[in-house]
Amino acid sequence: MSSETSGLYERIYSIVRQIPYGKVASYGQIALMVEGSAPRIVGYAMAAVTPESGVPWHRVINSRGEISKRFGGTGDADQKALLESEGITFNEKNRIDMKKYGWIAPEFLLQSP
DNA sequence: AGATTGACTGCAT
DNA sequence: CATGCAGCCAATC
Repeated sequence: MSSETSGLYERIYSIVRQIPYGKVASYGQIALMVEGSAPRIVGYAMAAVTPESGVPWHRVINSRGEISKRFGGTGDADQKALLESEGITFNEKNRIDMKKYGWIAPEFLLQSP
């Protein structure tokens, strides 16, 4: 990673940090809040995130309300455990009820270029 | 500089 | 509701 980012990652992390406890947001939702980004970029930013950044990446899931599986990783299991520890429940299909836990971002959080 | 990939999404089948 | 295809943009090879 370059010595200095274009700020895109920081913006994404900033949004993810706004997700309150017990709520979840989708990659596309975040991508819509960050101008100049795309669902792929959000996913890439989450892959590059580190525990030290203090970003609750486990609260970021795909539009289906399910945890995305990554390359040969077992992180998906940890993510599920973290979400359950926050009071979020999964249904039989291992999916989250977005109607109940879906995070609605306030307007003032939206970026206006 | 061009091609490939990736923790995705939405619509069509 | 599951599967397939196209669109999306940055990072990596």
